[in-house]
Amino acid sequence: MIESTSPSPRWSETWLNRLLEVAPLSDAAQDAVRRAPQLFRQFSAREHVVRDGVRDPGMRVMLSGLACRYKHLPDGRRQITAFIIPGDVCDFGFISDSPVSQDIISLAPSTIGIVDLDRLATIVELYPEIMTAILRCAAIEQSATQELLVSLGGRNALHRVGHLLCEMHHRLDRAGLVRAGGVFELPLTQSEMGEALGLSTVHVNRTIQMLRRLGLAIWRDRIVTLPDPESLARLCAFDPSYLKAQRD
Amino acid sequence: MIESTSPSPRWSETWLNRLLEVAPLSDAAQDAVRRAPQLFRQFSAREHVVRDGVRDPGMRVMLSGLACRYKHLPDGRRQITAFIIPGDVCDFGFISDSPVSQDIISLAPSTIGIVDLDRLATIVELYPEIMTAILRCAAIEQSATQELLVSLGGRNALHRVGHLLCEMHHRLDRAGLVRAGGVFELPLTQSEMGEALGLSTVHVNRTIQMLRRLGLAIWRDRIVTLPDPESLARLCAFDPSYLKAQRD
DNA sequence: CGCGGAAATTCACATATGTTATATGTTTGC
DNA sequence: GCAAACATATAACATATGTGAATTTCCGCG
Repeated sequence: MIESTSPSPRWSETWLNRLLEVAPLSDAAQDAVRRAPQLFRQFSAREHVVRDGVRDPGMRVMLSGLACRYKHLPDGRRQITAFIIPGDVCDFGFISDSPVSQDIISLAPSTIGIVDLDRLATIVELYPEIMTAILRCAAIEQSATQELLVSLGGRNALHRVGHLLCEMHHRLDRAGLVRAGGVFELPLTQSEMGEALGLSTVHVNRTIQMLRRLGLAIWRDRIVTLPDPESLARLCAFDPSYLKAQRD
Repeated sequence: MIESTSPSPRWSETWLNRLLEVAPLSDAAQDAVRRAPQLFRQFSAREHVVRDGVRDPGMRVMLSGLACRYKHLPDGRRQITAFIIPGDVCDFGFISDSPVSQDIISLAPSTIGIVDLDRLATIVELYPEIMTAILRCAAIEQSATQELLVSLGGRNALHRVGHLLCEMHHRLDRAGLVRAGGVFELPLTQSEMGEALGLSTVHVNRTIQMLRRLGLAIWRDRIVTLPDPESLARLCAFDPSYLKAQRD
């Protein structure tokens, strides 16, 4: 892990854009958001970003890369509870000062911005709209967790995998990380996807090949291609509204 | 549904006790909490408490009875995402002003207290400790959702059912709703339990009888008896720490 | 450039859980 | 107080998914 205090200009926009998606911010507030993170940590793939129990305070914002949150099962397996993409807040425990009892691990080389909590308090007092935006992000995350619950409880393997691909496509697209033709990077192992979806590695593999044979998804070398996202969404009953801040 | 403005004195204590579990409150704040709900709705079993999309503003607090939150599956099935017991806030959408896209339905005759949002804002401004407590409750709920996710993703039927029984036992106990000998009311249908755990009704039934044969749980006529909660907890790797506000 | 280890793939087989059906209580509404 | 609707229980059978192992492909690294 490498630490630095000099941001790349792209990073500050990543988080700002996310907040602007869920709430309008005045120019002054936008500037405050840009300058909020003062510490940056770079992780290589499969490094712990947060280790259970160990909490150094601060709000952590994903700025580049990919990570996931997970819980341990008694027999050593893991259940991944969320994938964290650029723009996401890593965990919202700071809101209620309750540390999350979960590990966060990077899946690809990643950058995380850290906002000191006192600094955040000051900013938020000055621009309460920022707090509103953050709370909306928290609500969306809760909503995504519940949708994953629906997948595990009510969808078969094909729909689970397809639905997750739709979700990643949708989220990465909004973050500007999908290239033309529905092509995006998903630096995930099939085994890791299984850990999120409650499926064995072997069955994830079978399912992916089924999707490939259906012409709905191609996944090779960490690159996913969705030639026809609408069809896939229809097949899996993917409705992205759960990822939006649903105001009036 | 019957509406009234005259509370039973027990009701106000239910919610107050919950908040006191997660954060200390001054006497004045406690009094404010007691007087916060001004409208009370009584539902009979299987009535909609909140219907998707329909949102009349206000924070809803469960004061007696049992309810659940659920999402619809495309084929008409439902995925229950949470059980709501006395003391629980029905949904935390009001925090970020994003209405939850879920239905809430009563499973037994229930009372719900409604706190007007303007009134809540006033109270919370006067006693910020109350907002802290509410946010901690929200964090606990998120944590419970994730634990259910772990169940669906990583536990077999026996452990899923056992774990849920442990959780309900634990939560109801803290609400003072467990009688001596580990006896408590669980006015749930086996089919409804299946809708929460991603199991068919038939298999829930099989599993319950297995638990009965093991002498770990008896469930008859909406009454659950856990003769040896510790053994059951051990079997299912139930660790209640995820239900606590984990401050230092 | 080639080596070593990790992913991906494939196969045969095991099994937990789903499905359909029927019988038997048990509420509930009229 | 009856009848309809619902909840539980049980059985036989179907199947989606898991397991263990072997093979191949890929990728980072020296």
